[in-house]
Parts: sequence; structure tokens; C-alpha cells
Amino acid sequence: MDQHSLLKELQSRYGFPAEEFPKLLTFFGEKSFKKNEVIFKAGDIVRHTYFVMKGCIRQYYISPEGIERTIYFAEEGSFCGELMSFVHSTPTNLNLQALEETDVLFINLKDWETAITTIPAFTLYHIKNHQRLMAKLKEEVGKAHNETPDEKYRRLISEKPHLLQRLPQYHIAAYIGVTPETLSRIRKRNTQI
Amino acid sequence: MDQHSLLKELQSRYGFPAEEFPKLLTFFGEKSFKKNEVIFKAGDIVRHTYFVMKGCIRQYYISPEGIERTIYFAEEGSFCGELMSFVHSTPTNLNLQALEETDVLFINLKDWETAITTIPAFTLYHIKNHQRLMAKLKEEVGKAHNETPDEKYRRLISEKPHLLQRLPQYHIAAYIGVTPETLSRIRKRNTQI
DNA sequence: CTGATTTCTTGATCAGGATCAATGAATGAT
DNA sequence: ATCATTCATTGATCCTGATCAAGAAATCAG
Repeated sequence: MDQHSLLKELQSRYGFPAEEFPKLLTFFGEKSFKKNEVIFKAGDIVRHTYFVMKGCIRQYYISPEGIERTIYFAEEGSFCGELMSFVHSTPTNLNLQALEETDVLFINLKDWETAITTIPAFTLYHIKNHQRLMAKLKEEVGKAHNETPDEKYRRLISEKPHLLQRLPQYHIAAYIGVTPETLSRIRKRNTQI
Repeated sequence: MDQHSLLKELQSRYGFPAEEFPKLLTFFGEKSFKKNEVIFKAGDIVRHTYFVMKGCIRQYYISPEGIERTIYFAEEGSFCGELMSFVHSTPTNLNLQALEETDVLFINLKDWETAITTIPAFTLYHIKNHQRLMAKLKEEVGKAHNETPDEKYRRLISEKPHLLQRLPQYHIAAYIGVTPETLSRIRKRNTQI
């Protein structure tokens, strides 16, 4: 029988006792978002944390000039949300949007706190995952500054080649930090044969 | 009597029981770094986490082309290190350098794990602080992409005006992500009277 | 205090991304 | 299938940061 993709994620990185999983799962609900549906936007208080079962969600900021800057695409098997706002019930600066018909698991704050305090392996997953994400984000900050758009593009196609098939190019452009026109030219430059 | 700056940091954000502090403090040692001393560099396994008592430390990456990209200046009252490498004893990609004669508290992995498992308030501080830092880093990634150098400069002087007095301009330039020449011109553009 | 080194500024040129505009391709609705 | 809309490409021009080069200012060592 197929393993649940949430259990797979929990186990993949640091191990998670399978016998605890049914208990954890009771805290989550299921939900679907329509293509292009905005899940939350800057100013909202984030009430749920999501785990993507199927589909794709983007996290993005909107600059004072109104430019959308995508920082992350959450695909199948990823958590997605904004813990700061979620945990402290304060307004977020982030926006979330489903880019396809997307099915998620979600958990609210009360259940999250219960899960965190009663399932030690879930706590451990969070702590270790945060260490990993922080290291990644730091690197990302460094690279965001010093990579040229060409380098960012080549890094993206080497790390997540499928994203280019999956998403319209203007989302890729917003992720790399260039205009769609420039991305089109970058692609031309970087395509041999 | 003056409050210890570490206790002040622990209490400032989420509260920390003062009576637990002496116990926590026994896990830390004291150490000084000379001006420009490199604390650890990419490839090293990070053996300590630091708390800055006096002075200033920068965190930076070195790009494949050899360009240094500074992502953070840790001043008095800040933790500084790289948890991913520290906790897992794996090589880091980050570099740390003292920019002034700098006094720190430090803790090794064994003591850190003991502190984390025996002082719940310390655990809580770490979890909550990570949530805060992750949210900040995400924003930073977004801004790193879409802000112009002028905007980055103005944001820096509004958030941390003292850094400009404290540090040579080429460090500020490496933080903003421009050459020292460009920073000099930005400063000219943005100075009235 | 003096000379040497480092840091900062200024100038000129160059490269590449933004913008504006138009056309072509792909997608979606009926 | 057809039409409408959205998305991708291409061209021309403009703007800004990088680079190379030189000189000025500040800092440091003796």
C-alpha cells in the first residue's frame, strides 16, 4: 500500500515513528483550492498551516510599487504557510496563491499546538526542519543578491527543471526577479539546439 | 545592578524566568576575537554558537567567482552562528568574521543539547526565535530581489543608522550587493545638505 | 610627525535589464 | 471549431550598475 505523502515527508528527513502517524493525522483536515485562488494575503492573520497533497502554491510579496516577488513554489509533499503570523496571530506580509487546482491538508493553531506538545516526534521534525530551512534561506539571501539573472535561471532549471513545464513563464520571471521579456531573452541565450 | 545582556535578549522577546538564568549561563564560556579574525569559514564544521557581548561579527558567503556577499551583521546582544552545521556536525557554507575586537559567549554542541533538553524556557526561546528569523529571512529574500540598491541603502540607514558610522563602506556595499564605487555614488545621490 | 597603506571618491566606458510597443502563439470559453 | 483573451517573443531605446583607472582622503605604523 502507498505511503501517505505527509508521513513520507516526516520520515524522509529525520525519521518519524509510523505508529504515531494516525494520531497526528487526526489533527488535519482536507481542503481544495481552485486554480489562481488566493489563500491568504498581506494583512491577513494566517489561521492554517498547509501541506500540499496535489498541485502547487506560490508564496510571494507585493512591493510598495505593486511588483509581485515570488520567493517559493510549494509542490506536492511540502508544507506551506507562514508560521510567524500563524503562531502569534499577527498580520502577515506574505501572500499565498494556488497556481493549479490544489489539494491540501490543513491544521489550525489549536490543533497544531496540541500536536506539537503531545507528539514529540512532530516537535523534533519542526525544530530540525527549521534549522534546515534557515540555512537554506540564508544561502538564498546571499544568492539573491549576487547571482546574475542568467545564473539564477540556470540554477533553477538544474534544481527544479519540471517547474518550467508546470508553470507559466511570468511566474518563473517573478521568481528569478526579472521581467517576462528578460526571461524570454535569457531562455533564448541559454538554449542550445 | 545591570542586567546581563544575554538575559535581556532572552527576556525581551518572549520572557525567560530570571531564576533559570544562572543555570543556563554555566553552559557558556567567554572568548575574544581580534579585529578581522575569521571565526569559521566555508567547509568548516561549526563547533560553537556565539552570543555577542561587545563588538561586531559579519556572516558572509563567498560566491564561485570569489565575491563576498555579507548577509548579516551581528552586533551586541545577538546570537551568531550556523545551527545547521552546528547541530548536525556537517560542513557549513557560511563564513564568520569579527569586524572589531569582539567579546563573545560561546556554547558547544554537547552543552547546547543539555541546555535545550533541561531548560524548557531556552527551548521555547529557540523555537520562537526561529519562527521570527524565518519570517525575516523570507522577507529579506523577497527584498533582495526587488529592491533597487538605492532602496536597500535607504532601508539600511533607517533600520540601522549606526552601522554606517561603525563599519567601513565596503562592508556596507557587500551587504547591499553593489560595488564600493556604486555605494559611494548612492550616498552622494541620497545626501541632502 | 611622516610615510605607507588602505579606503573613498570621481570620471569614462561598457553591458545588460527595464520599458514601451507590436506581433505571434497558446489557451480557454462558447 | 471559432473567437477572445492571455501569454510569449522580438525590436528599439533608455537607464543604471560594473568595470577600469586615477586621484584624494583617511588611517595606521614607526
